[in-house]
Amino acid sequence: MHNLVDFPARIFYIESSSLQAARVRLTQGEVRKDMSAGKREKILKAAISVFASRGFYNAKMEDIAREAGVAVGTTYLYFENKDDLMISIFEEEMEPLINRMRENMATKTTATEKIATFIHSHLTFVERNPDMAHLLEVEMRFCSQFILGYHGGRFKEYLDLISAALVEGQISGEFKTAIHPSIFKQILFGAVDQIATNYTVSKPKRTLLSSFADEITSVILHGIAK
Amino acid sequence: MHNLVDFPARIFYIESSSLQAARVRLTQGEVRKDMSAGKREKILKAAISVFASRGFYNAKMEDIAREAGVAVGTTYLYFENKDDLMISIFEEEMEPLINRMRENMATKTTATEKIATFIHSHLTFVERNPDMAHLLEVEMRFCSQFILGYHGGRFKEYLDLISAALVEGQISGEFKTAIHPSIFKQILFGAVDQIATNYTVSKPKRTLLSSFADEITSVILHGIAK
DNA sequence: CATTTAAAATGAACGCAATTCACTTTTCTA
DNA sequence: TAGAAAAGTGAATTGCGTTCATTTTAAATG
Repeated sequence: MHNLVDFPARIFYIESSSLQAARVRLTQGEVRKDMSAGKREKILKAAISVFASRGFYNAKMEDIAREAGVAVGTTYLYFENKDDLMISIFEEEMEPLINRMRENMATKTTATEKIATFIHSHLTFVERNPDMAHLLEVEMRFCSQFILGYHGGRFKEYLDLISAALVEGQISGEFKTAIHPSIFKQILFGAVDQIATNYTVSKPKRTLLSSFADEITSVILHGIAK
Repeated sequence: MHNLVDFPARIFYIESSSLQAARVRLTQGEVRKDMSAGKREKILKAAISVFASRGFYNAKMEDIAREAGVAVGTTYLYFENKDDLMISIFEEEMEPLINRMRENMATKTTATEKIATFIHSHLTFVERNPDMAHLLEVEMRFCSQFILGYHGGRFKEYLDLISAALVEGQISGEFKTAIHPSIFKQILFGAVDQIATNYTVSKPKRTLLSSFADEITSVILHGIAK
């Protein structure tokens, strides 16, 4: 436990700077931009598919390269290594998710509605993007020192949508003021994520995931006590 | 997403039967029992320590063997492979945790107190067993198809302590009857686990984890709405 | 258009670490 | 105490991530 830091921390710092490097290399060539971007995208999409179906641990770089229609070595021109590929998926696929969530929440006027929207939108996303959901929820946990640690930019951004809504509701008088935003955002995200993960992992998907949204919202808003 | 099953499912079924095999091999020799059990235990403890400090992915079987004071090959006499070692840790270390939790909850009379106890005890365990907590929360997620899927015996047992308390409270009239136990157990566990994981991963542990227990309990029982 | 130069792409070769197995040591049995 | 069986060993095997010398493709130059 002493050096939790050692495993991903070191690796991932190098990796995230390498992500920059890859992008720089990309934008340097003026005309190649399109072609390179296309190839990078192809590899990234291939990786999402292969990681989701075989799992990060069992996925071979060769599989990803074949799926993307390139040579193994080519993947290393766009991504530092297997870890960086995973991190890049997270960083780049998370952005549209956050943006859409922010927009969805912005359409609502009350904080209560915003909280309800977060829950419903998250579950709907998981329902519609099973591959990405599986990666974000399951495969990615192993590098959670990076994602969950205080450095994880995108993830924190996502959680902060929750705490912002809470604070808004506390100011407007909708919510109790005693609740600490940084605790609450974890309670809510944890609850929703657990249900989503369980759904993602379970094989016979009998009910629609988003149908649980109201029940979660109710517990969060009003509790279970009579 | 099509074949989530492929990755761990296949492997882990073999593995869990191999766990049996190892145990059989163990109990066959009458007098060797102690010695073998001791060695198995040594390897298991070494693995917990090494996995926790370096991470499953970066931990070498050689490190574990050295830490346990045996040859690399010996580890393969007691465990099928690296994965099985991890699974065995989960299966075997989870049992005392579940038992202690069950006992703690049994000392309380009202369902409300039982829920509060679950939250507090879980956080206290994480606080006191950082190595195991780190494994259960972070390193182990990567094999969550096994743990979270409907086959995961021990984990389900743990969650069922929550749903049992909920049902008890619904019968006694403490809790609303509209809440579905199998949803609620996930909401509560997810919330507590998210906070615990975040704590485990964060480096400067400024406050005591168990100090969050009351706030979580309050949100779960009474919600955030005024 | 031919030629030079640079960028991209390739896949065989390298190295590390999980796993195996032929062999040694220890323990049990008679 | 001899012989058999069980445990234990670590060098050899194997698989896979990563590298790099080479080839292919594209851009620049005259």
